[in-house]
Amino acid sequence: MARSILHVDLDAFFVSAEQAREPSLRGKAVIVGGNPDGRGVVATASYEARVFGVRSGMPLRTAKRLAPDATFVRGDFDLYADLSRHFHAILRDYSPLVESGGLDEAYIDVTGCEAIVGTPSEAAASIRRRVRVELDLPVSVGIAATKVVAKVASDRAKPDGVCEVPAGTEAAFLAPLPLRDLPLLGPSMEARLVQLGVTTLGQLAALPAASLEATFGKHGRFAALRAAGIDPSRVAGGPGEAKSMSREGTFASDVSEPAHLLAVLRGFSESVGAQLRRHGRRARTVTVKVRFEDFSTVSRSVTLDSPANSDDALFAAAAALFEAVRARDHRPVRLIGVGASNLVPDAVQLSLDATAARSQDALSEAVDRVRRKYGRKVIQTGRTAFDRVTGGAAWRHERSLGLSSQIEPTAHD
DNA sequence: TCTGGGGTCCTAGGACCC
DNA sequence: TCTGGGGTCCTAGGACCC
Repeated sequence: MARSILHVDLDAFFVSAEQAREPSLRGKAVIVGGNPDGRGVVATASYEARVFGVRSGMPLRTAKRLAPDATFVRGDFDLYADLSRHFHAILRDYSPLVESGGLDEAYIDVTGCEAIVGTPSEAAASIRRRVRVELDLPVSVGIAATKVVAKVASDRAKPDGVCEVPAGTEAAFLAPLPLRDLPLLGPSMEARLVQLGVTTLGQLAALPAASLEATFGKHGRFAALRAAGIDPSRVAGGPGEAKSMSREGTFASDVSEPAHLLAVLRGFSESVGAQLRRHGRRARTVTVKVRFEDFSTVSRSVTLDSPANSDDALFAAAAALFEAVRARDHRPVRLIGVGASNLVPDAVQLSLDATAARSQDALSEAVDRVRRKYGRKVIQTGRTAFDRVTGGAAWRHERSLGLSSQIEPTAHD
């Protein structure tokens, strides 16, 4: 029997949240992002701003040129997180099978829930009513037998509408649509398909699976199936454990001073460490990411035998990796970041001494590993930098520079 | 007008082991 | 001497999502 899946998606979420708080913004060109004269991008644009060509992900400076009279809002992520929690709580009243797709969207499997929530389209209407009344937010819903079709349908329903695709009509519904309407089909695959003369989902679905797999790997085969509306993936229940945690930041202007860069790395290491400890996790792998002035980006990572979540161990690894990058490339840095992956559960809390010893082990091992990979000399500078940044008062100055005035975090809905 | 931040998943080559 | 074959882990990068 066909399943009944709803994809529920808040319209222009960040903008709608700002309009709910400040009704005078309704009906206007509103752009949520960071500083319009800085290096940020558009997080969300109102439909009125989209008329000028403004899109999510576009540099804010471009958006300002296209829509100089738009209202630019920096964004209030605590507000968005609160609204998102309430939104998800409403959805869980309709089925236990709610899979979040971020702050502003989720799949709900309402198969077999009819006695309680009515038909899928009645459930959609009820959800839309509640979100409107309780949160003052517009929301669109796609209804279909598979996740991929429900998601495409919710896009077609926008703004503030419902689109139901009856079981059996999926392929016909998708066939005329452009390639990019299919989730997971991005600019890269689109460009290669266009070269083959394929521009619609119907054409993609008609390609032989074997040749697609030869050209695109297993991605290709799945894309063709999805283009026909075939998607065996289920709506997953819970949120699931995070697989990685990271912090990164783009400088307002490029930075060359090693002390400054290391101070920022230190701050990010502490932030990632705090997040790991809060979740009761340790990281086996630490990664440093560096973006240069020309936007070229490199990453370096180490995997440890003794997983780490102390600020010092994470920073020791990060500093050593960073020095390994910098030993070969001294160009000014645009972005720097620290990541933790390969996460494992934190062990039971031992005595303070044992914990300290273990953290010291992770620290030494991180440095040893990188030394073996990249050479002794590199790590000695890493050590020196580590001592300098950890020890003195100088780093605090650098750190405040890096984190509060130079780097401006933003987010995307 | 240059191009954010936080994630997930996949690939391909090399190391290493049996 | 010219060379196996499979399995697993690690690393770096890339595509894609919101």
